[in-house]
Amino acid sequence: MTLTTALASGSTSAGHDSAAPMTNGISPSKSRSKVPNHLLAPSNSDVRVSNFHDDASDSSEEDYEPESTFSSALNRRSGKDQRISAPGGETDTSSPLTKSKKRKDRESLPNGNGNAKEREARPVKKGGEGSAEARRKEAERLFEKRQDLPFYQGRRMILEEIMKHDTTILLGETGCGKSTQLPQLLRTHTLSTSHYFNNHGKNAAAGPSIAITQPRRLPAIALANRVAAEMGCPIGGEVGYSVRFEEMTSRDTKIRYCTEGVLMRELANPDATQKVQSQSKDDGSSSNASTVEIHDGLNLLLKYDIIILDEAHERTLNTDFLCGALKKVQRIRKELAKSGKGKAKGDGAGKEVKELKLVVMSATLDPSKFQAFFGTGRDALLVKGRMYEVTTQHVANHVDDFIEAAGRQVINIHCGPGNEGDILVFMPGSDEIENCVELLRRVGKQLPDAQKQLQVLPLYAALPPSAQAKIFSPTPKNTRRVIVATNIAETSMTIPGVAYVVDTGYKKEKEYIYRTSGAIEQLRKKGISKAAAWQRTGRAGRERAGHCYRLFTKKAFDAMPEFDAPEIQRCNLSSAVLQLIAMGQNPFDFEYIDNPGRDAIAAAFQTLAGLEAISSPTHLTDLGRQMLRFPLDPPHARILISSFSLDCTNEIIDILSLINAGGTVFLDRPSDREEASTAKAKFVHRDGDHLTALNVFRSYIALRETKLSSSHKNSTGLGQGQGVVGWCKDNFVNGKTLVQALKIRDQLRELCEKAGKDWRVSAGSESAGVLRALLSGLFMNTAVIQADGSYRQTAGSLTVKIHPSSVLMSKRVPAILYDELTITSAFYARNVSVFEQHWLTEIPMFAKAGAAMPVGKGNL
DNA sequence: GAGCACTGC
Repeated sequence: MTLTTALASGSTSAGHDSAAPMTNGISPSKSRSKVPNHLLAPSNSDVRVSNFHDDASDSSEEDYEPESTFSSALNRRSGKDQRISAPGGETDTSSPLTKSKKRKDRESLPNGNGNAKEREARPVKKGGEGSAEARRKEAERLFEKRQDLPFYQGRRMILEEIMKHDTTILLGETGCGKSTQLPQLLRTHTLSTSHYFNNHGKNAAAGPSIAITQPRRLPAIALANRVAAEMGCPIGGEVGYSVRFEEMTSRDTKIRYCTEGVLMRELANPDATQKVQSQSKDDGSSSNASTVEIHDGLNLLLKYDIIILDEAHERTLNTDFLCGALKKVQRIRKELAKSGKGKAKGDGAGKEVKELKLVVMSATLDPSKFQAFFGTGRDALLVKGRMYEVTTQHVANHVDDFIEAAGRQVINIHCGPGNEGDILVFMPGSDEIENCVELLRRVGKQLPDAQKQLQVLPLYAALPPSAQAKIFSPTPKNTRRVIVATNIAETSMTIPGVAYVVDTGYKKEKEYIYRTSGAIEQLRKKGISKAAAWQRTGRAGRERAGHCYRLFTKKAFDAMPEFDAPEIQRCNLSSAVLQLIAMGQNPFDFEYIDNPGRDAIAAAFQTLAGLEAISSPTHLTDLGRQMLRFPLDPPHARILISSFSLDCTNEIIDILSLINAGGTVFLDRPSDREEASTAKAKFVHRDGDHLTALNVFRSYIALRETKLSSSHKNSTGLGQGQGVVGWCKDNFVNGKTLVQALKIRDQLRELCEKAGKDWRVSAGSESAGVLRALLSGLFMNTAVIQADGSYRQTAGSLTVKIHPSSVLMSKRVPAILYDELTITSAFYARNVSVFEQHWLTEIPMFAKAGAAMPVGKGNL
């Protein structure tokens, strides 16, 4: 079977200023292109690849570097090995990764944001006088660059393929232009409009309406901005985006970039449906709200003609659920369109149900999974990316101390003759990073004066933004930068200037151990997959030819799994399963690309049933329906809903916002732990960590408000925010967490208002209601004290300890509830609060279980 | 008395 069809090759033609090489003497004409042969064309498979040329393009074969065509790359064994000395020995291997590459256009980087897609963005503000003309000029300028993209060369072929088929799989590396160009192509090309002209009848000019999903917010926003600029329209007009906390669309929006989560919500959330209905109403094309058709609970997403799933290779939880759900939507719409029952119910304008086109876009990895799932029965389309050659090298012998080995390799590179460019080191976690940074800084100080200096920077998500921003500041003169990073540098952040990658081959990953008594979490250091190793390797070839030093042997590499397990197979499914049921789907019958397994689904059912969100595997309760309105995990949603009747919504929203802000409230560095605990003391609430965190949040908000209002009054603007930042620092409080919590709080308050609930209702200083509400969602995460002072699970039989970071540590309280149970040197409950044991009798699950309850057996 | 990868609604 043919797996891929090559469409366009990365042009390496000269004459494009911005593609000029860096100062390392490598000219574009020298950049070679190969593909990861082992991924695309296993040597024992009967892969046949045809090479198409776009007849609409002016380019002839001669415009390409000989090796930049896909077929020649495939046929070529990667033979040009390059010998490099390794820290541990003398091995060398050439890389099958190297791909064709011409350096990306260098756009200015206003905010120092590192995302590749962000970098391309140039927002065009909506409105503003004379802006239309400015936008047109900018669009013209950008058009020159668009023509130079590999995608542009193959556009006709791509369009024909997509128009001919229901579902198309399109492969392309970063920089090929697929994410920005495909939606525009589908909207503006004559083939496209004629296709939709036939279907639309009178409203042909409207063209197709397109949704394109991204796993992350920033790229969704950046791509929308970029495409708006390219089309010369204001953002939020014809091109817009929808991500959490930010809606930038209007009734005119035809190209809508969104996060996967937003589209999932749209498929499942009754509120999202409401929104669609009211939008349809607004545009005047329909006389009532029933243009949205819900088919057995499944929203058919009739407002979209084409849905593009971008970065599908990442296989996030939502990618997988969207693939399954959209395949079903597509089939239903096809049936409705064919049977002539295609009229959306009660639609006065007589709008027909049109078929849904799907495009699944992915990096150039094995597309067979998607092909098999969607039954495309034909080639995936391939657009060549742009990447400089990267050579790889493995160590000869297993490395024990990878931190030391990484440090040594960095110094070797740094002191090697003629080595230019920055170094990116991949480490599993922050601890290893800090150790490695410390080591390198120490060694860096001992470098001879004649040697270039080393600037060593850590990079991981928990770092404050100011520390992260350093990565994007200009490197000081006569200095080489070394960035020691987690997986954040693998996909989420693109670091400029990297020519060398040092890969330890490790990452950290959260694992869930499921028990009938709830999950135990473990963050474990694990080996990476081959795909991840290539992804890391590729980080060196974005601006120039590069090298990747792998601190694991070739043998170890060969033994790595090809890909990471998809997220659906390694995380809690309760939220996704609830959404699936809301879509009218039975999670056991649902079509999965990779099945998560009965146990994982059953565990989700158990959680949902315990929370009274479902009454059967297919039936949502009113409570479940209510829970779906909030962007919270089911247990948290349950807590919020309980707060309505317990009169403590104000407090609970704040607490849930903090829990969901994705960081710790208190900074916890081993270096200043003592000072920190002194500072923390003034916020401590005797009932536990939740209310302690609430105290911090309230103090922070109060201070913030006084700062804001005072700076407003004297209008100097001086010192605004400074006090807040200083306050966080003085109190060892994580400002990032609090800022994020504020956003979530606003959203939850708004959603409460929409649901007719008053978020202002406060329990005052009375904590019982708050604790009861917490218990209503966290009842599985509870433990009672035993005679020896240890705690024993109520739902299970484990002995758990209160984590030393808790304010309840070393306090002997009768019963505790907690957010999570982690296993390290012991079973540690984290984020802990007290509750009264007899409250458990009010929890339906325990009330039913009756005898299983330890209530009344309290020891104290 | 400890050890936190990364996203998203």
